[in-house]
Amino acid sequence: MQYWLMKSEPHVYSIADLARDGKIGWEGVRNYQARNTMRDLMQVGDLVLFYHSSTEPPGVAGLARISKTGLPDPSQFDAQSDYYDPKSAPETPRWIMVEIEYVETFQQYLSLAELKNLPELAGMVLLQRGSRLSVQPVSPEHFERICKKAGCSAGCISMQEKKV
DNA sequence: GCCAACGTTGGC
DNA sequence: GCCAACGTTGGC
Repeated sequence: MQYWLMKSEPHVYSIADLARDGKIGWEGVRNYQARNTMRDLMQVGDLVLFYHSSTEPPGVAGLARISKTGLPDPSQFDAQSDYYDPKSAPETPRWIMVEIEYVETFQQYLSLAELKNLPELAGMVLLQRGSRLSVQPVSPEHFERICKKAGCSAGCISMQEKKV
């Protein structure tokens, strides 16, 4: 069981959209490091901090869970899509995605500025200088700290269950 | 809209 | 395989 953070621009797809849809295939990642994380490291049941980027203020908005792994990103084969990749062949898809499902919207939206002010979060990938990865790991300690601060119920409960 | 920090591309 | 040019991300 591992923890992750995934960025989304809320004007494109927000935690409210995920709450409405229930689950969504994480299309459109075109960065190899982020792809490798999704393809090789994420497992069904892992928890994901849902982060709103390019908004005011940016911050962690809620919690999701990995519900499927190893799915070819359909947008790579769609010539109409912004994410179309003509070099990717259907037999050997280059872009592999995961599906995430909605868990909860945090009672307390945690802005990036607030995260920076928590000394326990020093070293988080998100807070590192120049960090742009849209899919990134979160340590259990950092996850727990953020969960508590955000008034999260589901994620922390599931973590307690894992410990027992 | 600016721009720093990366990542990718392609000539050589 | 180097590296300059270009493109993108994302906070500010």
